[in-house]
Amino acid sequence: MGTVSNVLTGAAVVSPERRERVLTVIRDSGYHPNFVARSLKLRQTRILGMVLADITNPFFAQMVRGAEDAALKRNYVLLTFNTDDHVEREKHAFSVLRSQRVDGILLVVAPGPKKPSHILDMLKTGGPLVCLDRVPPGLKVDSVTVGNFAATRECVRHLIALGHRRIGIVAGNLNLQTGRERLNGYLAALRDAGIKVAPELIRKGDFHMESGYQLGLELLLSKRRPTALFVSNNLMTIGVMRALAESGLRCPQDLALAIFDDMPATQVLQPPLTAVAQPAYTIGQRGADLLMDRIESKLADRAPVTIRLAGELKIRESTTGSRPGKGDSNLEPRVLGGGGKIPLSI
Amino acid sequence: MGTVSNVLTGAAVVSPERRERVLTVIRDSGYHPNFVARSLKLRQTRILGMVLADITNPFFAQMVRGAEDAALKRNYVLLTFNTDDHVEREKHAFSVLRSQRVDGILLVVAPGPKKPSHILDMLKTGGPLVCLDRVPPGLKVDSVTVGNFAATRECVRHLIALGHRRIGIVAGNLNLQTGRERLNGYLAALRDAGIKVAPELIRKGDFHMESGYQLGLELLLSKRRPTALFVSNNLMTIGVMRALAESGLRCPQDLALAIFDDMPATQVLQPPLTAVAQPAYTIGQRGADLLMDRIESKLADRAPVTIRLAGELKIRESTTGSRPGKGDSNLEPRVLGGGGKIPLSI
DNA sequence: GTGAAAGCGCTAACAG
DNA sequence: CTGTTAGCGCTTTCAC
Repeated sequence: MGTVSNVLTGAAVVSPERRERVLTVIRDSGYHPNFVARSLKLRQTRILGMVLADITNPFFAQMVRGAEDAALKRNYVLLTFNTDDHVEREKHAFSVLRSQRVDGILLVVAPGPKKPSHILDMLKTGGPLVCLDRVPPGLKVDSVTVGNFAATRECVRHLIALGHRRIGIVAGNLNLQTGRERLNGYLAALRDAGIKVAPELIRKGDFHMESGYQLGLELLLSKRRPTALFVSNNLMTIGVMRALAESGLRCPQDLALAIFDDMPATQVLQPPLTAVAQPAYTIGQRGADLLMDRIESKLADRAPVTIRLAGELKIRESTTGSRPGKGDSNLEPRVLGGGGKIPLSI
Repeated sequence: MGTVSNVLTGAAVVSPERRERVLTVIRDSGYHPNFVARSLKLRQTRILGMVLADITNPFFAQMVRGAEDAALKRNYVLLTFNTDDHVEREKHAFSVLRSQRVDGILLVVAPGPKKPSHILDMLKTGGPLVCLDRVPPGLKVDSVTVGNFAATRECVRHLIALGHRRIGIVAGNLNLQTGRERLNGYLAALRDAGIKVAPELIRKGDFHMESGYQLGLELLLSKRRPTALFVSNNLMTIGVMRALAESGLRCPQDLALAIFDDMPATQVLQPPLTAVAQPAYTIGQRGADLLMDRIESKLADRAPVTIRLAGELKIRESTTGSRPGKGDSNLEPRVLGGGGKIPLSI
């Protein structure tokens, strides 16, 4: 009935008494408007697809939360898909999502071929798409990412400022933009300080726990081990911590540790870890808002919007707790935040 | 066109050449079948709603992952909703989900009124619903939960076996089944051992970080502080760890610590924490499968199915690293798993 | 203001 | 085996 629709959507004016009658009937008949029918008619589902690596990673979980909160505010809901960074699963997700006629997709792209057909298709047909955290190489897309390069460089500079010269890195998956940018930030910091890059201090991991453990162990047990170590993400950090415990080395006395990706737990580790905190929630939030703006074509045909958010360096005792052999002891590090009250207890 | 439908669904037989022709046209026209239309016709969306407290909590993230993997296998997708344990948001989620005509709902119920209308409605109208982790009090519903009582009792018994008599507990939200069951498990273990319950050692938290911190601090700084502490979930544990660091007390020398909810990080803490591990992934998986069975009415009208999964006690150094004053030193704890190789390094 | 009617893309039933 | 058609529940246009 047209009148009912008008009452619900407020599209046209309905007389008060009629309106009231409709409303009461709806209430006590337990009626729920059928969005499926509405979607079919309107060609608009108010569903946002979200395709990401793994919701089990706290970083992505935060992102999802940010996106969901933003979506809910504007009466959208979120349909999520985990790919574990497999392109095949990403393709499948896209296929399902497009069939479900989601209004747009938030994508944390998996590493894969240069020209991923499912993404190109989406773009070509004008399907709203916003990339989060990473951007597929060579594509012009709306995106919300973090300044990995700058944040890592700042973090490694902090280590250098403390007097470290032999600084190791457990790098992430270099097929991923984030992995590359963080490695480059590390290299830039060394270069700026005139420190020669030691290839044996650069270990290439895959952003997962096990590689952190293996590579961490290798580095820690090597003959000329580093005095400081940068780990490229949260999961690998857990692995490195395990390696550290097994090695019997102490942090920060034997090894300073700085990591990318702050987590609730890193503050309660002994010692608390110096970390680059990412605005994960904000990435999701801004990404979803950007996507919904596109969907509602508030952005008209504006060229791709790229938002870069800054990481924040949280300096804690894992780096400041001691100095390497001949370090300048009068060189006080800038303290940018966090961890002030917790005493060094190891 | 009917033929196209038949090709896609395989409902009727189509001649090979016609079939081929349809298939190629579909391929190179970038056609995606419209699930919205199909859903309207079939009154079936192949979407599962999932309403939970907070995906940012690793425990729930694992659950979601389990549910999604199970759903995908049977060609369903997951629409998630975070409630932060607010009934109002849960109600809203239900309303949206029912309007979206999801085929069923997986619910981690929020604490609330005895007779939650949205849930009763759902049940009354025969909407498939499976409760995960917790069951709304007094309702007969399909559910997948964990044996909180037994697991906690076993865990506290372990503390008692080590010689502890003054055992504190940071309890969770007692409006939640999980919070109550864990507290009861604690009480049962004490009672079985003939230990008098000391009210000042029982602190009631809310499952969040801050309450863990506050209550932990209170317990640790109290005059006659416990020699062992049981913390009722992962988030509060982080708070307790912070309190522990601030208090200057050492674990396990000054205080043995055992917690509910194992996390990747708890194994790399120094010392590694004794913890009850929950089969979070399995809860999601079994729950989703149960729900889909209901939807496809494979269960016909079988009475509510209640699945209880067991928690697993992982004994680590936070409890075994030392004994309380007059403990039996010949009383070796059963080691049920984990942590064997990591040396005590504090 | 209000009620009737067309049509969104699909499936299922049916006639050819 | 194939093509046509009704109808899922909604929104929107149009005549009243």
